[in-house]
Amino acid sequence: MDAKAKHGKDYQEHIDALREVQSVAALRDAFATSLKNLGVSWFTYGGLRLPRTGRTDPVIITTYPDEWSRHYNENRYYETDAVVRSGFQNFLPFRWDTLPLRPKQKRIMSEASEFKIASGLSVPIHGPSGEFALLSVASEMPAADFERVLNESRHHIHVMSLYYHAMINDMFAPDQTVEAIELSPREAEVLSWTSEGKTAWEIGEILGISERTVVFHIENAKQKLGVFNKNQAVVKAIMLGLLKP
Amino acid sequence: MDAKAKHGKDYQEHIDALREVQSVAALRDAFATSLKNLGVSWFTYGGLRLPRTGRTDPVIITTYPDEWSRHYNENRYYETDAVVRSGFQNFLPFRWDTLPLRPKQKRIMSEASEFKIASGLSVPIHGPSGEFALLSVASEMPAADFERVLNESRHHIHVMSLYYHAMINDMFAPDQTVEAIELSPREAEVLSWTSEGKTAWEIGEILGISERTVVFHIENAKQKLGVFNKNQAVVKAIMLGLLKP
DNA sequence: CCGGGGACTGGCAGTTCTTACAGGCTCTCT
DNA sequence: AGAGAGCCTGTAAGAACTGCCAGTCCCCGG
Repeated sequence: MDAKAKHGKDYQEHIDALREVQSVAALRDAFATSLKNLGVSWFTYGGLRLPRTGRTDPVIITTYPDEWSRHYNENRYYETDAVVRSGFQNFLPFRWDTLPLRPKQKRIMSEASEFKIASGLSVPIHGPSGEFALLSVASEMPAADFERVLNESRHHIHVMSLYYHAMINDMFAPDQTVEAIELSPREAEVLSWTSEGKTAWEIGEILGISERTVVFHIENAKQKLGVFNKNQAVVKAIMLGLLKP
Repeated sequence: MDAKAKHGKDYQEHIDALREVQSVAALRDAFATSLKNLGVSWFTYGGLRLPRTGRTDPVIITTYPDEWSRHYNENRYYETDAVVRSGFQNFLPFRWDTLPLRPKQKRIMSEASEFKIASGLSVPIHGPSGEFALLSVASEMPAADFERVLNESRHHIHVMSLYYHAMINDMFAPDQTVEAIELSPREAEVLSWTSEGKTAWEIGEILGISERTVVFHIENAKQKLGVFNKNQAVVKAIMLGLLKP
């Protein structure tokens, strides 16, 4: 009873605590402490695609043993790691022991366990504009024990991870002077068809306007989006969530 | 004390209950019931872009008064509604009363309140491949009271919404026989540059290969992706998360 | 050792884009 | 009523893309 009540209370408070932290390092510590209370030893946050921050390289924050992190990076395991690949495609958090592994991936997992990293849960984080991050928590517990921890705390970890990501993303996206780009309905429509591979002439037929007018709208969209050709315009519009197919 | 414990228990159980439901209608009722327990009157789920299901039209599930739903759809309010637009760009759940409103949007809100829809929280749901849905919960309470409800249940509603979406998405995506498309490193590289608006010639310069070879890789990628031109190839590759810029 | 696949290169006809120029029509908000 | 925004249309030349032909080199697994 008491434990449940404490748990319920922690739930809100831990997240509220996260939201008040000011620095990346403090955020890391606060998160690690919360996880320790739940019985989880380590976590790793990988912000792999954070368009709002304008970075192309990933943001990695980890509490794993240094030696393992180094080994992992030196061997570019992130290119192969089943956890990362699953994160890209999944929506809900997943336990590592539920993943199907190819030989190379199995090897990575067993190397990890030499560093006592035995069980884990990863939270895929997808945001607008193709934003993507992955927050993994890991423990030295055997799978069965870890599962018991998760039954108690899975959703807690899930929500905390989402807020953690939001905080990191805000911290790395300095001046939010991103004045909202708005496409006119026609522009959005034309770009949307373009994204499906239609030519200007075809779109003209579809919308009952001349090819020339289609080109005109695309030009305007390119202007607004600040790009130099159709491809880029379509990609950027999608990234900004401006198209509705 | 007792309330807290009950709340903590509900938290897990409500979600587990959701996950066992078999039909869309039952899911709707289960979710509505959970929300009623929290003091929330209505909810609306809009699956606006569900690529896994192969649908282009949105999936809308609502418990709003029929009359309001009809009015909303007939007037295409979803094109203007501040809630929908914010959902596209936001990552975390947001209260409606925190949104900046333009005149038209203000009008929609006040029309809604004539149907007693006074306060609301919307949970943006972004998934892999540009998947997007929005789950809004609403109440007839004034803003201050509703905020109190949220302080207690915000995260609960958040997580439930994510699982709700996952369930809906699974139900509408029949047989997951989507054989994984894999691009060769070179193909991914070339498409990635293309998505940034580079021409084939420019990419050739960047990679130190001939323009012709760039075109060759793009052709192969188009084959693998089953599309007819560059635009479509880039868009599809992004949607499938095959590019890493 | 041979087949298959990936990376690479060339040419050429036809299609589509890009980017100039120039103009008109209809809304809404002030 | 006028300003601004959105929408619509035309011509034209050069750049870029598409689709189909052809071929070499290298590595990996059977």
